[in-house]
This record gives sequence, structure tokens and C-alpha cells, in this order.
Amino acid sequence: MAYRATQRTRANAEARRAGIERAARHVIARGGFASANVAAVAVEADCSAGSIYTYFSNRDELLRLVFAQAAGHELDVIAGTVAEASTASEIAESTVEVFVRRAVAGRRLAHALLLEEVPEPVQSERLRLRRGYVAVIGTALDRVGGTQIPAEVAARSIVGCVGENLVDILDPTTANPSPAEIETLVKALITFTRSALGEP
Amino acid sequence: MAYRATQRTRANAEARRAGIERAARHVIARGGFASANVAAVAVEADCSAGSIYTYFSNRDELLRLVFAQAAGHELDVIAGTVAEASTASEIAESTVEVFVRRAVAGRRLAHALLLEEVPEPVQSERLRLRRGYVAVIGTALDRVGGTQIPAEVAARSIVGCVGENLVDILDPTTANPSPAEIETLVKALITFTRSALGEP
DNA sequence: AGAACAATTGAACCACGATTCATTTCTTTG
DNA sequence: CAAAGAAATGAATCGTGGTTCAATTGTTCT
Repeated sequence: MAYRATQRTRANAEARRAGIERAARHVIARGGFASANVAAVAVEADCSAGSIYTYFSNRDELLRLVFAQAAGHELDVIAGTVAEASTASEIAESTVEVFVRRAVAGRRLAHALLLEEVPEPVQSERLRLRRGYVAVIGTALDRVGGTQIPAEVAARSIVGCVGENLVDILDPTTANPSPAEIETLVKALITFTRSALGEP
Repeated sequence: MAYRATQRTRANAEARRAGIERAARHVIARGGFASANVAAVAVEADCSAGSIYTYFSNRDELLRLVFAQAAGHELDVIAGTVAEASTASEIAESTVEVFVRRAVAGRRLAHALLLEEVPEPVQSERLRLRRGYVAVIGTALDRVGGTQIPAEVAARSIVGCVGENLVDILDPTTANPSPAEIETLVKALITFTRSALGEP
């Protein structure tokens, strides 16, 4: 016997794995999933293409993990703010505010997470996460009560409204939206979703 | 001189071209864009793969044309019904009704047109068409007046609401939705969009 | 009929990028 | 330090599916 994996070895391995994930996240945030080929991630992670396969079974799996982390974090943020809301209006308001502002702040990444064409395993994850948003908002709406329609439909509708209005704004081929434009949109969406939920 | 393209020749050529488009549409309606590879379309059109390149410059262009036809037709239908509406409520109502019912009736095709991952040229076309929907609904809302928020945001929101609520229903990997489910959804969406537009 | 040209065919070609794997380099332990 | 095993490397491989093209078949005209 002459070699055995040690504490440090494993810590290093974990650091490498995390480094590759971070690299992939950066590449995606810069150029979307389309640009996140194995070679590009390897360059960013400062390792070889082959090495990536020591830590991840394949490219799709790596992308799926990175997607799940990033999108999961966004979901947590929304869940946090929605949990504090005590009326349907507040739920609508905080959802729109957080969603739109965070998307605009991290435009390219938001586009990748929400809209870009992705490999199938990532798409499944995206649908899972979207169901997560619906669940979080739907549960909150149920808690505060007073909606005339099924909370799930209301929650989905809110997600749909906001998402659809971000399509052009997040388009990587167009210039950054002006702050004024964003203010108008946020205000309008809040008005729209509030009245939709039957609040004045 | 011994050969010149004649009336009949050209008519035949046009028929072939149309046949290939029809074949592509059928393949897409059956298995989505993913299944519409050149070989599959050729089989359905009863011609060789190579022949397709006599009539279309490449696969993406063929798919783009077929998409534009199918989605353009849907837009025309919506435009037709929305044109008859004379209140915001009626606009919301007819949009939801037509959109949802037609989507459910042609589930697989609707999924392909609205949600499936598609080659870039098709995606551009999809965005164009979506802007068409927004324009049609937005113009109608402007015509009847009385919305507190920009008509474009309202129109986009309606499209987003409806689209998002179709995601699960159109998923090809799940069973057909029950008629009752559809009724509930249509009713809820009409309520949601109506109140969103500030109508009781 | 046969010359002239267009259309069809389908197998070969090609582009692309993920994946593999023989080789080399690094770590640990006796 | 040497042996044993792990990890890293990156060029070669492979799979996939769109695209091409030489050969064949079909059509028109004199």
C-alpha cells in the first residue's frame, strides 16, 4: 500500500469541482449556454477538457447542476420576499419587483436561465424550477386568501406576465433597457397583477 | 434548343414544394421539430433527402417557412376575433378562448409552435409572431380604450398569462387534459385577464 | 427518335463538438 | 526515494445529421 486519498486530497478535489462549476457559471453569464462548450469551460476553469469528466459525468449534467444552483438561488430570493407579504397585492408587488430588477441586473444570465434554448436535461430542470415559482406564489396566495380563481392559475399567470414582458428586455442582441423603461414596466406590471388579483 | 420549362413543369414544381411543406408540417405536428430531420420529411413527402434542396435552401429555411405559415394562420384567427371585440373584457375573453381551445385541439403542433426548442431562424420567426400577437391585442386595447397601463404591456401580459398556463397542458409527455380541466382554466384565465384590465 | 437540359436519387462527405484513453504528471506512503 | 495509485492532459475518436454531387431518370422540343 502506498497511496490513499487524504483529507487534503479530497478538499482539493472539491475545490476543483467547485471551480469548474464557477467557470461554467461565468461562461454562461457571459455568453449563454450556447457558448458553454466543454473547451470554453475548461479554459475558464484553467484545466483540460478531459479533466471536466473526472468531476462530472458529461456536459449536460454539469450545465444542469449549474442551472439548478443559479435558478434555485433566484427561487429562494423570491420565496423569501413573498413569505413576508400579507396581502395579494404585496405578493404581486414583491414578485414583480424582485423578478424584474434582478433579471435586469444580471441580464445575460437571466436570459440564459429563463429564455435561451438549452439541452434537454437543463430544460427539465427549468420546468421544475418554474413549478417551484408557481408553488411558492400559489401557496402565498392561498395563505392570504381572497382570490376568486385557483391560486395555481393565478400564480402561473403572474409568472407568465412577468416573464413575457422580459423577453425583449433580456434579448442579448439589443441594448440595455433605460432605467425609465424599467420603472414604467415595473409600475405597469404591478398595476396589472394587482387588479388581476382583484385588489384596487 | 430542345428543352424549356413549361406551364405544367412549373405547376408540378410548385406542387412538389407545397408537398414538402405539407410533409414537414405533418412531421412537426406528429413529433415536433426535433423529429423533423431531413430524412423524415423526405419519407413523408415521398421524395429523396437531396430533392428537398431543390426546393429549399436548407433545413432551417424549410422549418422557418412552415413555422411562419402555421403560426401566421393562428395569428390571423386571433386577429379576426379580436377585431370584433368592442370592450377590453371582450378582447380578453376572445383571446383566451381562441388561444386555449385551439392550442388544446392541436396539442402537439401548439407545443411545437409555442414551446419547443427550435433552430435559431425559427426562433426569430417565433419572436416576430409573438410581437404580432402583442401588436394585434395592443391595438385592439388602444381602440376600446380605458386601460390604465400601456396597452403593449397589457397585451404582452395577456399573452404571457395564457402561454404560461399552457406549458403543462401541452407537454407531449403527459396525458391529454380533461375537458373539465380546460373549462376551469379558461374560466379562470378570463376572470384573471378581465380584472387585470380593470373590468369587473 | 434523339438532343438538350432539368429534376431526382442516395450514398459519400463534412462540420461540429462531446467524449475517450494512452500517456504523463502529481501525491502519498513505506 | 521508490512504488503505487490518482488525477490531468489533449489529441484522436465518434456520433449525428445536414449537405453535396456524380450518376441516373424524366421532360421538352425539333
